[in-house]
Amino acid sequence: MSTRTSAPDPPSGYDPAQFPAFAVTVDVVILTMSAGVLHVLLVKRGEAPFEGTWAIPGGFKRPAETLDEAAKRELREETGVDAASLLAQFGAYGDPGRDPRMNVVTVAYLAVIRDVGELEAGSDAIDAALVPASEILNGERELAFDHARIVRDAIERARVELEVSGIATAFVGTTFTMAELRTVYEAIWGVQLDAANFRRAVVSEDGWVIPTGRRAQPGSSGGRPPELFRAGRAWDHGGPIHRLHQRAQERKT
Amino acid sequence: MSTRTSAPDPPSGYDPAQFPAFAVTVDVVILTMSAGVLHVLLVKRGEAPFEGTWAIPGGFKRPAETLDEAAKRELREETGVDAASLLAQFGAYGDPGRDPRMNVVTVAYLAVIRDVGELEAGSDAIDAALVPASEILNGERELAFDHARIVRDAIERARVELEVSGIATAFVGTTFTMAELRTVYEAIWGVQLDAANFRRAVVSEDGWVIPTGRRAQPGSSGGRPPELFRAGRAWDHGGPIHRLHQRAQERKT
DNA sequence: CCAAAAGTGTTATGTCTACACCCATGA
DNA sequence: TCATGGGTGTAGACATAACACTTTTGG
Repeated sequence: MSTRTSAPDPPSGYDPAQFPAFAVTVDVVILTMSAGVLHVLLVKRGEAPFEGTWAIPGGFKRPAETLDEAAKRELREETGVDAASLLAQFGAYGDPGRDPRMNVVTVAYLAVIRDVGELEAGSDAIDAALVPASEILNGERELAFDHARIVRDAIERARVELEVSGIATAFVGTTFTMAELRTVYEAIWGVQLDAANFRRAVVSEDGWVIPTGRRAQPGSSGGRPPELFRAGRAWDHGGPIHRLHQRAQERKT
Repeated sequence: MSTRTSAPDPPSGYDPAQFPAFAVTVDVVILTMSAGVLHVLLVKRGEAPFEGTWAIPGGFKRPAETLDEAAKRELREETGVDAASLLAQFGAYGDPGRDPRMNVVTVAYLAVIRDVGELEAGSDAIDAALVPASEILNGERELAFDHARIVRDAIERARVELEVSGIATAFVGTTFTMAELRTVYEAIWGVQLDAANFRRAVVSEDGWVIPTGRRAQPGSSGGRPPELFRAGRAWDHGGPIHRLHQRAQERKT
């Protein structure tokens, strides 16, 4: 068959009959830490198909906006958060039949936020909630469309980003303790890390976390008050902590 | 505004007026090694817009095929290769105006092939050629649409894949020498690697390359005949060679 | 004073780098 | 036998993991 380039054939004008029309949507997997456990924000669909089923938030791309802008808009509409700590495209999904009614290609984004404000269901969603990521990973909770696969891919992406970029600080507040930051790695990788070695690895990597000089209150059970840090410049080529080998991975909690 | 999920609102049937229509295309960045240099396969456009400009091959997604199938089909139509050594989606591009005539969202794939057969221009391309990746990276060669950005992203992805997966063997033949494999890393990362340490790292990683027992002919200038290997199982979690640190990176050739 | 959590020191082990040296071939 | 490229050995630098020990708090 013929060689084609990414634009359609007609040399002038726009002829809709020349190519199949698709709806393009942007879906956002919103991750956050809550009580030391990774959670995903889901909405309950208020309309067919999959009425009453949980799904990840999303919506149509508008012709005048970029994909990134569409993702930012969806996130804002859903959570009120204006700028996520992280918002990264990680995949496109276009299997025939993924939407029973028409041809839909969706571009999926991973968003990480520090804290979800009020969860308010919008007009076509009847509920919104944070659910533990594990419920989706082990199939306990069914999702609409191919959203279970999309969430799995998003979490796998987060695992890689944790190793390769500064994503970890996106999960914690503007100031944080070493224990809080360590919890992010432990929850997402499902491993236990040595607190002493973790601290050294993070602090020694220059400019990655910045000590504030202040200290947090110890818990009610006592203990030395921990130092508070704030995020430094996010590095691009390799984070301070790398996925740990055999032994650490085996002794999962 | 309202919370939306990835499907359109109407509870029944399909109403094109309810959402903006997009053309969805699949573009493939085809990489191959030639004379120790990374090359990209380009086609010269035979029609407006960008007539006479070089572009990466691509075409419309069909409603009945998946995105992966569309990419496979485009690759086959372009190169005659039925199964690339590697074919991975790496991004979606949908900036308004990226195609001057209409709304096009393209899903981009990275393909790696061992050897390009006959380069034959198809019906709407007037020429096809392998060009060094460097010409695109440094802006020497202009590409149609936003294809320069797409190629840059593809190469960055290849750099990461090299570190994280078995992609390196995709560039070489079914049997290969250590020098050939090392050249892949050196060309894509732009570094020089110590042959002794490279060999050890690759061979010691169990099952990643398999010695065939045979040896290749030495070059015309003599030298000990090198062992021939074939690719083992591709690993998923971390390749044998990691991006080298300061010193190695600095002394680029 | 004791328990608990944070933070520091120390040591054994493993990995990576650089480079010296040996091997097998063509001319 | 010399030049050329392939393959092996090895010592020092560096990174990592494990865990003992000290610090600072609440009760």
